[in-house]
Amino acid sequence: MAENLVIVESPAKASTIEKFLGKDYIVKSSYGHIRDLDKKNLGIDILQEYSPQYIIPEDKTKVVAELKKLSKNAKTVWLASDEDREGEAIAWHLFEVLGLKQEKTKRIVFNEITKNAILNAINKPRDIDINLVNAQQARRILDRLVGFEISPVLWKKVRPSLSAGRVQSVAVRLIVEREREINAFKSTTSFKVSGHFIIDEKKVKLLSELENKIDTKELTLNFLKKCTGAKYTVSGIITKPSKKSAAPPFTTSTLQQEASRKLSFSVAQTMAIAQRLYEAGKITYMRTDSVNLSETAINAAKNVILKSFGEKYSYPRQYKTKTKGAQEAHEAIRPTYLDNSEIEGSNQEQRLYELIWKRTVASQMTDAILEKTTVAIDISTTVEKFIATGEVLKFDGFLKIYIESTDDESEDNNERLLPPLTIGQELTLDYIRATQRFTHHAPRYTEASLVKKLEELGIGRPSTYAPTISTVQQRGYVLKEDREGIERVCQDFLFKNDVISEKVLKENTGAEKAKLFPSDIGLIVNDFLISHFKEILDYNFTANVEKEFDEIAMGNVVWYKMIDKFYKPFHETVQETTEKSERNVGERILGKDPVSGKPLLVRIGRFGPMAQIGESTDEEKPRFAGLLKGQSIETINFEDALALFSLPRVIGIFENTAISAGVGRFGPYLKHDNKYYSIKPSEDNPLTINLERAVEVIGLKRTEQENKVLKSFKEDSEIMVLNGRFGAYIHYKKNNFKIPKTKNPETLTFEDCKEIISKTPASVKGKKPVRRKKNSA
DNA sequence: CAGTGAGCGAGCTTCCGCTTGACTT
Repeated sequence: MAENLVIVESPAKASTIEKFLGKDYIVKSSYGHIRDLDKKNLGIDILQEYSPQYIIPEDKTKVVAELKKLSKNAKTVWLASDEDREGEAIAWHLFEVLGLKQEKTKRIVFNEITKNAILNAINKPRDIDINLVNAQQARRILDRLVGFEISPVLWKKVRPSLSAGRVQSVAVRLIVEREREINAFKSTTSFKVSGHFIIDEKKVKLLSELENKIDTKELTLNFLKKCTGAKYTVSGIITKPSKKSAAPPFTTSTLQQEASRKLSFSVAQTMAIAQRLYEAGKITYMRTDSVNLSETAINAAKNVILKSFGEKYSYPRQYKTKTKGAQEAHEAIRPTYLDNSEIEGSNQEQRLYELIWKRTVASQMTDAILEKTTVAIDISTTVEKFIATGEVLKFDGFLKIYIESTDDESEDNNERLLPPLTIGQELTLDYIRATQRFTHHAPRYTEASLVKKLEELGIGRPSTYAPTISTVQQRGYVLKEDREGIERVCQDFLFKNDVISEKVLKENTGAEKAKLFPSDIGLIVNDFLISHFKEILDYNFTANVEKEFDEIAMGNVVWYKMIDKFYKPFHETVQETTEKSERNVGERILGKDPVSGKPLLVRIGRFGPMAQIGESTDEEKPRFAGLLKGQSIETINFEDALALFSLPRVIGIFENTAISAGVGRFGPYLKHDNKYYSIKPSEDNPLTINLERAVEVIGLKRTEQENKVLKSFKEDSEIMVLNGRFGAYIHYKKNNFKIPKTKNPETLTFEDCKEIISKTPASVKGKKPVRRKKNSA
């Protein structure tokens, strides 16, 4: 039996470390926290100085039992959880739960997994820092109080099963406020004027732009008229050196952003793939806020760069984190072995690995040296000037392997090469073009840009970014959606051979892909929380309490006194809100129904957002109509709301039977001959769809249905082989059966099917999936 | 699968941060 038991947080880490240490050491993992507040109730004794009631969750009992057994037999137990607030608490919980003795317990920390770092740590053990543990307990208890006291208020005042919390509610607020900013945004237009010149007998072209955009069509035309018969002369050339530096190595947040922009991965996808790479020993830990690289990694990167690119490209350095509240218990995310620029694995794993490899190596490479040239072109007939800009890459440096992407979709970049020019040179005008431009509203958040914003505000941790994003979507506060753009016309003028011609161009604007939108319930909950719990929804709330947690960690403040100071007024607000505030359904009265004269209003109903004619208190029952996808209680206008009541409407006659369009529980549909045909909100609108298109939709659905049946049998018409979303399967008496991978669905015989049906266990056959009613509305 | 939105009451929902596997369809 080994004399030493080392406990770390992650099993992959445990097996790596076990290799570094000799036979006298056994290394095990706690799999994160081993104890937590009871889930079933508050788990805090408010009257006993907020004393927490910890329990060991069911899925942790096995680990705890094993660690207990091993620790009994060990001479020394080394608590090697992470070097941050949570890690310190994990060490303390282990100490308490395993019933360890002070004399035989040692607390060690290291923030890189190298043999040296670990041996050094073992030579410098310390005791558990109880102040730091208390800071964690305060954090845990504050979060529980906020979450478990506010959520029930929402159940009463808005809808059951909703939730609120220090992190998620602020995430929703960001999205709500951005959406309102966008709704209030008024686009202004101007004209971008570009001058196109020919140099060197038509061979080389030069593109330039007028110094300033012109505000109106009139002024633009004036300018173009002024250019009649003008001469164009190069009046100035300025060349300036500039440089670009490599970005620091990846943290969780920057990896999520780059994987989103470069590989179109969702935040959850990135983390799942990174987890696999980590478990396979290909990369370092993927939940980190540190940009730090180990000495070994820096040297390895240096060697790779020297070997592949030469000395001019090597610039070893350590980056400093600028992130608010970073705890830096781990290294940056990097390849474990920098020699491997590629790995085996799934396509996604390879692409993510390659991204990490390039970013890490680039971070140790020299700056790129650029030369920016600005050329001024005078117009003889007016004071305005054309400006041509060009950029020449003098030395590529880190750009050889990595270019960081950005969020803003700027229209054009100036990275053009300019032809050789001299001052005084006269240029031949090819044409001038003036195009109408529109200002853009702030972009909607993507999952990754929301994580970036949360990190900037110091809200949430690397381990919670992905879960938070999924929670706000699961609660129905936020929808990740694509939106079709709308067409808009823009004017375009061409000035060539002193003649102005006009064109009207069409462009698509406002199209969105995988962007975050607030739902109606998100808007209502957000407004409710801001009006009653302003302090907690404040963007600085986390930063403020973090300062107090730091005071606790330094031993300057007693943790439960800090909690008490927060809780007393908070709890009073909770009670007051419960007693006094109205039920909130986000009701808006839009006007009067022209037919009945009764009020037309929109609100949240039992099944989501809806429009209503007449009050619920009226003798006559009100009329109801659900809102369509993409419509919102907050922005829908009177006409659109009224139009909803024209459904279901008859579109026309097809095959001697009427086709009608409507909206039901599962969205918009067509009904024909008692059969329903779903229509996609992104393609058709039940209010405007015409007969021709409706017949087309029905036809498509019919052929799809025909293709669905792969096989049917004469022996028993109830057994069929069908083609489904997950491939072929057998359908029999309302039950579905999986076809074993060893069988080819095309060649299945009637006997084969019967055998598969009879061999499928009854428990699986009869069981219907338990549908959790969570995402309705 | 499809146009609901009543009302009663029991029982349940919920937080943030550490960690990995189970789970079918």
